[in-house]
This record gives sequence, C-alpha cells and structure tokens, in this order.
Amino acid sequence: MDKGFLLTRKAHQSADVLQITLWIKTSSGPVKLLIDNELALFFIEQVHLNKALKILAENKISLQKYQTLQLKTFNHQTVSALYFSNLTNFYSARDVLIKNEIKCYEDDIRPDDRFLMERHITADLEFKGITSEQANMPTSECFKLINHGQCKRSLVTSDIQLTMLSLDIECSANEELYSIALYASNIVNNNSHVYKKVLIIGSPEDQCENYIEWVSDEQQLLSQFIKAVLLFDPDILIGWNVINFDFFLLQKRCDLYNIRLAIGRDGTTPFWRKNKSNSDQVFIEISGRVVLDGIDLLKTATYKFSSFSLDNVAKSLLGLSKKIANVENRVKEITDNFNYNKPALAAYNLEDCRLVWFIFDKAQLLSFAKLRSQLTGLPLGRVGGSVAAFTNLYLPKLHRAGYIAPSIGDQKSGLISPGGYVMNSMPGLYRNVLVLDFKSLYPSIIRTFKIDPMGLVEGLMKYNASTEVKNITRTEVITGYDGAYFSRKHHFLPDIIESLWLERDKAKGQANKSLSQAIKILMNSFYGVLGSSGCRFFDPHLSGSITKRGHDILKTTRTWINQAGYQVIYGDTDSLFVCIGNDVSHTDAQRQGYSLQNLINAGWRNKLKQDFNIVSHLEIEFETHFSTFLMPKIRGNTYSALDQNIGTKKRYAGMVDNNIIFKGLEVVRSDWTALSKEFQQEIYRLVFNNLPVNNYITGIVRDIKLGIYDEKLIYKKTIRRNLADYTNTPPHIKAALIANSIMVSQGNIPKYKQRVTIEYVVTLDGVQPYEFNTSKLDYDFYINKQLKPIADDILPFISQDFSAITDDQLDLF
DNA sequence: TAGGTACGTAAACCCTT
DNA sequence: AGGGTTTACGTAC
Repeated sequence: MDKGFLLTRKAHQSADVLQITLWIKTSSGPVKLLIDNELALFFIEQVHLNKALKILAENKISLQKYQTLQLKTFNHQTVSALYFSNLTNFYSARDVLIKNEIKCYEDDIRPDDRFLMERHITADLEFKGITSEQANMPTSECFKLINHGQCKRSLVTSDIQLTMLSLDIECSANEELYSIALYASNIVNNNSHVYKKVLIIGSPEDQCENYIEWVSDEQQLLSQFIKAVLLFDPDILIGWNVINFDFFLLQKRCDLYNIRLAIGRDGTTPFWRKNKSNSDQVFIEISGRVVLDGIDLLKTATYKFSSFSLDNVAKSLLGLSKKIANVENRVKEITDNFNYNKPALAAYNLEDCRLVWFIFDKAQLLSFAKLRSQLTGLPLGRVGGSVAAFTNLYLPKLHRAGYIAPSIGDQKSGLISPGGYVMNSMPGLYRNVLVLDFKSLYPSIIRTFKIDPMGLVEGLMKYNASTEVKNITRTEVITGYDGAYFSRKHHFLPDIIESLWLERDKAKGQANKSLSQAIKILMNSFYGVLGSSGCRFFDPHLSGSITKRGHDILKTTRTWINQAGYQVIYGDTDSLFVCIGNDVSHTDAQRQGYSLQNLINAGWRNKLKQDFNIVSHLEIEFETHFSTFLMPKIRGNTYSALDQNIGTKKRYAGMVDNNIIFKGLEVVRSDWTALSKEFQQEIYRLVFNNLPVNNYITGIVRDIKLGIYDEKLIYKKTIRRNLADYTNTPPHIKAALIANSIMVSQGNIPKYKQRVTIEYVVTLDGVQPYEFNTSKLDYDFYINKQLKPIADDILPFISQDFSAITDDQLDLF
C-alpha cells in the first residue's frame, strides 16, 4: 500500500457507474485514485420497505439492491438500506419517497464523504489499485493514475509536504486583466526554491526585473498563466479573497475569449458551485489542487483584525505595509501604472503575492489547514463546517454501535436551552482581584457527565425500562436536566474529547501552536453543534444538560469561595472574580489563588464522586491576579435609586504587570472613535496609578475644540444588513445613503452595501460620510458622547466628575 | 458547503402630551 | 418635549 495525503474528493456519474475520484499527494508525487463499485445509499424504516419498493418500481427508478439491517433509528425502529449505482436514481428515489411521506435517513450524505467517513479516513490514507499508463496527456501533467482503487485510514500522520503557489491579479475597473503575479518559496528537500513571475500585457521594455514576462494581450496572458500553473504544478493555490475575486474573474475572462481555464491536474477546468443560501459566495473545485484563501483561514483560526484587507493584516501580522499607500485611489493608481509605469505595476502585483505568502508562513496557515483536515475529515479549504466535522467523527461510530443517525429537524420539543450563567457584578474600584477559570468548561462537562447523543437514547431506554424505584439511576445512568439521562457506558463524545484533550496537552508541551489551536476550536464546537438546529444530533436536552450543569457548577463554586471567606464580585460562564482585599502582596495573592484553585478542584472531585459516582474532569485554574481592577456601574439613569449600584456585566478593566486589560469597554470596540479609546486608556492609567486626572481632561477637551484631534474623531461601523432592510436609520446608514447618492451623482457605482464598513463623522450639519465631508465637526457632541460617558464610568470611584472638571475650565474663559 | 447564548450601549422610533 | 421601547452593533464567553 502507498501512503498519501488527501487533496480533493469527488463523486460523479461515469456511464452508468458511480465513480469516486480521490486526488492524493504522495512522497513521489500526485496520484489520481479512481474507485468504482461504490453505491449511494440511504435508509428507510423497515415497516415502509414494501411500500417504498412499490413506489420506486412505479416510478421506474432502479435500485441496485436493498437490505434490512440490524441497525435502528433513535426511536428504535429497524431500518432497511436502499442502494443505488446511479446518482440520479439516488436523488430521484429520495424525492419520490419523501413526496409519498416515507422518511429517508442519512439521505443528505454524499457518497464520496460516506466512503471516507465509514473508513475513518480524514486526510492521511493508504491506498492501492491498478496503475495505468499515461497516454496522450498534455506534457506538463505528471501524475499517477490508479484504477480500481482501494484505501484505508493511515494510522501514521504523514509528513508529506504540500507545494503552494501564491496568486494575485491586477485589472481595470472594467475587469480587464492587466497582469498576473505568481510567487512561491517552497522548501523542497531542504532547499528553498523561490519562484517569482509576473505576466503583464505590454511590449517588452529594457532593463526590467527578470521576473517580468511580457505578453501581447489578454488571451495570451490567460494562456501563459495556465501554462505557468501546469508547469509549477502546485498542490495548493493561495491568495487573498482569491476564489471570489481572482479565480472568478479569471473564469469570466476565459469564458469571454472561449479559453479553457485548464488548470486541473488532469487538464480539466474548474467546477463552480454556488452557495444556495448566499448567492454572493461561490466555491471552486479544481482537479487535484486546493485553493486556500488567507482571509477565510485566518478567520477559521480565530485571528481577529480591525479589517481583513491585505494591507491591514500584513501590517499587524508582519509589520509591513504595501507599496501603494493610497488605498482609496488604488484602482486609479493601478491603471496609471499600467499605462505609464508597467514595471511598477509588476512590482506591486508581485508584492501582494509575497505578502499573502508571508502571512501564510507567519500564521502557519497551511499547517493549520492540514491539521484541521486531519482532525475532522473536512476537505482542505472547507470554510466553517462544524456540523460536518461532528458528523464525520460521530456517524461511523454510531453505525458500529447499531444506530443510524436522526435527520435534521427530528428533534422538535419546545424545550430551549440557556447559554452561560452571568453573575450580577459588584461595581467598584478594587485592589487585588483574582480570576479563576474553568479550563474548557463545556468539553470538561461533556467528558465528566457523559453527555452524548447516543448516550441520551440509551440512558433514557435504561431509565424507562426500570419500573422499580429509580435507584437504577445511580448504577446505570447519570442524571442530566429536563428529564435527560445519560448512559454511563455507551457513548462516544466523552472519549473523543478525552483523546483530543490528551493530544492538545501534548501539542502544548511541544509548543505546537497551530495543532493546539485546531484542537481547541474543534472541542469547543461540539457544544455549539449540539445546540444548533442545523445539526442532525441537535437536542436541547444535550445542550441544556451542558449549560445548566455549568450554571450549577459556577454557583456552587461561588458559595465555596464565599465560605472560604472571600468576596466573589463577578463571574461569567466559566470564570469567577475574587476580591482578596487591599493589603496583599503579589506573592501572597499568588499563594491564595493557587490555594483556592486546589480547594475547588478537590471539592469537585469529592462532590461528583459522592453525588454521581463519577470522576471529575473539571479543572479550575488560577489565571490572573489583577493588582487594580474596575467594575463600572451600568450607564444611563433610567433605573430607580435602588438600582444605582448595579454593576456591568461583560465590561471591566484590570491591571496586570502595569498593563491594563480591557474587556468589553470602548477600548476594544471597533465602533468607537480613536480618540475615545486613547482617552479611556489614559484616564484608566492615571486613576489606576493614583495620578491626577484634571489637567489631562481639561487639556484634551481644549485640544478637541482647537481641531487638533479631527483625524481621531471618525466613527467606523459595519453595515450588517441590506440597506433596504433597515427599519430605523441609524447614523452609519444615514452616512451610507448620503455617500451612495454622491457616488451615483458622480457617475460611480455606490459602494456602501451589506457587509461594508463605513467611516462617518458628526458635524454641525449632522452625520456625514467621512470621505465626502466638508462640514465642521461638532466638538460638543464628541465631548458629550465620546469622552463624558467614558470618564463617568471611572471618575465617581475617585469622587470626581467630568462635568465639574470641564465646567471649571469654561469658567477660565 | 447551518456552532451557541448573554449582554451593554446609543440612537431611533413611538406614543402621549 | 419627554419617557418608554425597539433596533442595531459589537462584544464576552
């Protein structure tokens, strides 16, 4: 058997046979593995079998075979499987049976996915088959074709290297291509190979960089691009918004000139798929190659940026910035360069390619994508897919235990499950606040209390079968919430989490950041999908038994801390904030933190042993010692006098090692102005360090009025909805409408629409889009709306008042 | 080509006067 | 004009 890493998968109809094609990268190159004799299948309840067969016969839909199995539904109905050798028949059989009110199970699982899933293949696999000779294939293609393929999961994680090629195009406002840049710096056999090429339309110029290749027109540009890709033969193509923009445009231009965009490894053209629910989004499938988009991958890896423009991400991740600084006039500058300075355009084009490459390198994005695929079985480059990942891991185990999976929508009890428990906070300016956190609380609850879809089915069965006084509870099941009981023995999720947990600890020990991150994301997604109605295993009993247990754990832990003589001032979902008093040294605080940690962990071990006879995998960790800490009061004056001491939730700040950590406050909010954030940082720094604030406040108010801070008074906000769908007209929408109408009047396409971020300012003439504003800023508005509320969060705790300070200033004039 | 709920704040909106 | 309610956004976990 050969070993390899799975690049792409596809099921298709070949003559009257269903064929699965896997593209695999091996240490000796790419392989196209053809698998035949696979059948598409779904299940029906056995009681419907005869009726179903009759309906299929009446509709002349031929099925390959059918079989009644030992498998049961979650409602304990025996099922029969219907097998099809033809995808079209599979789909029409499904449709006609549903029309006749015969429920189909697992009918949404594609044959290629099922093939891999049932073999527990995620990304690493072993395979064999009959190698066929290559004949009459285009010269550049050098892959091995294997027929009658067979494969199985490889238990060894491969270290096969995948080759990447970074791609970027430049074009006019009318989408005419100017140039295409390609960049790579792959390490092959310990040697670094740098590859640079810019294909650009124009007549050859003297003395330019040798990476430039001149082409006469767009047709030649496209055909040279295709040649270059085939010659380089990358496994992975990368870029920035590369599918929706670059590849989509390349496809459109190829279509225009009737050129085949034949960049598949077997000379085929891309297959495009549209997102049913969002027509903006498109997906590309290229035979034997994977397209990875930098933006999508960073988001999947939970990177956060104020903007995902290449410019901004490169700046914050790499500390670099692009050659063309003026983003606003980008298109014009590109066109100017194309007309008058082609070498400059080429350099710019190549630089974008390199930036994307460096970002992938810096954030280990390829490694992250591979690990994600290895852990979940999701195709490389698949965006999102938490539900699919869960299905991949869970379904084959479920089958082996004698069940088939429920369908989406089967669970329709009116029960709704809550989220995390957020404690009322005690406002104040504190010294010495400790934060204790339950590590991966929800996964640890799943593991400890054996929360599991099949475990719920089996647990309920056990519970209902016992007619005696329910003392069976202690021996056979673990009690959940809202009538849920979980089998102590029969479950998968707790064990999946346990092995992931161990892998993660190992990854942390080896400082393998991307693996540790990939595992954390996967573990955390398990709770989410069980609470999502888009998941076939959705059941509020499952998610509720996780979150409600979390409530109890947090509340009980709070009483324990109180009993230990401490004050708990706040807590959110898995964290507790403990005030330990004014005069405590850092060393002493640390000691008390660890002591509480040990007390609580031991407490849960004992309690869970006693109450449930289970082993606690809950693990609280003393995480932070805030030397100074502020829990503000809620803003606004709509509450009665009795409520004046209500503290905020999810908004606080604390000092650790002279750094102030802000949570939820304006500093971390993208929709507040730069000046407000600067102001909050500074005023908190002053107060936390017992320094006077008056001069700072009067100074900043004076300088605002002098116009010194105009560039820091810009609001930024995302337009989240379709412009026509707003029932109100908030400020940012007002600005967007003004800006759009100006652009239309100038003969341009209005650019403000859903998902675009707009910058706006508040002027003496009302809200204005920043890019078109000519009015004077309304300084009083900014002082009252951007500075005052921030100051009033903290000043009362040192018996000061923003208005009093600024009014004194007025008296001076 | 479907992870979740809880929360604070500002401004618009709506209703009554 | 003023107060209560709804909408919208971004965030914590």
